[in-house]
Amino acid sequence: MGRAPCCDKANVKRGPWSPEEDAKLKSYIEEHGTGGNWIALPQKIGLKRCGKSCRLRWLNYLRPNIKHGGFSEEEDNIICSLYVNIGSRWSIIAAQLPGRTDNDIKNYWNTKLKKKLLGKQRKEHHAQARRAGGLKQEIKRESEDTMLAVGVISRTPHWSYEQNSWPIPVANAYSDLNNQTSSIVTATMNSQYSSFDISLTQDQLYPSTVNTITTDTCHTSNVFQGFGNFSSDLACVDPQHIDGSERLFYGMESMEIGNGSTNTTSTESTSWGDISSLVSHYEACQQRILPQEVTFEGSSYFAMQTQ
DNA sequence: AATACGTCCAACCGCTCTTAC
DNA sequence: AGTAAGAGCGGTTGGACGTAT
Repeated sequence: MGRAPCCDKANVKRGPWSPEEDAKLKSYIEEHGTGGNWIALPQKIGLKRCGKSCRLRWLNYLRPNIKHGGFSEEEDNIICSLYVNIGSRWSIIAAQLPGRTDNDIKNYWNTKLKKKLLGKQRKEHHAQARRAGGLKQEIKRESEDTMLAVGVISRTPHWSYEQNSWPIPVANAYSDLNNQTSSIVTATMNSQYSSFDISLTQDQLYPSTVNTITTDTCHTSNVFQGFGNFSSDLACVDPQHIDGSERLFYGMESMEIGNGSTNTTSTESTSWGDISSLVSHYEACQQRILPQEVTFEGSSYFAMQTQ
């Protein structure tokens, strides 16, 4: 048995809001607030609308200081950066952009930003393929692009996944470019606001990208070819390979990682603020990265998608 | 001018989460 | 602890509008 509907669907008006309805809702909420009960609100003010519809109308349109359209380059970057880190958590992303609603951002992403990103990425693919002297990486562009936009597609990792030890994605992993033989790789967890680096060995970092997202803020896009020549925007850390990784990813503010075999460098100690806790909470608790194997032309790939 | 097609975005739907009892 | 109801969220849809043919 399903749950009872929130309103009598037959007796509520649907579709676009009229200026009169807007005015009624706006003036009532400005005067009395929502009363903490959206379901009862339309009846109070004599609107033949579902409470959920009123809530949506207020939050997405009538609420003060709402901005519509005209996303700036900076906002684009924030959205891209957060999307790469936390996926389609529009409400979290919207919280970082004052005056923007989750619905607006979601629409903007789906209609414009995604295409913009894929366009840039495609150019990068072509350039890359030319450099590599082959077309192998042009394969199945359309379907791959979708996965790539979401995050990561990767070669089969060199460790096996065990239950509850799915890799944690990090942004920006790179070896010392002046030392191509270095076995130490620096991985950066970053956001628009701050970042910190951790040094990792090959066993700890899962170099993930075949092709990575390319934006103004995430501009590296390399095929992984070995640690001596490694640079990637997105990689994954095997939590079991980092001592104290729970502290790193569950409680970002401490920035302390156990000694073990991992050297730790912290460039940021306490200023992660809301976004970091949201992101880290999301990474650690909400989102398990489930690698899905994709086989193509005899090569095994793992597409990292969120559930 | 008519039609087809593509884009955009407000609104809806159905699900999960949270809270109150 | 269990349950019901409201709130919140992300995905999807439908229609208005613009552009191409």
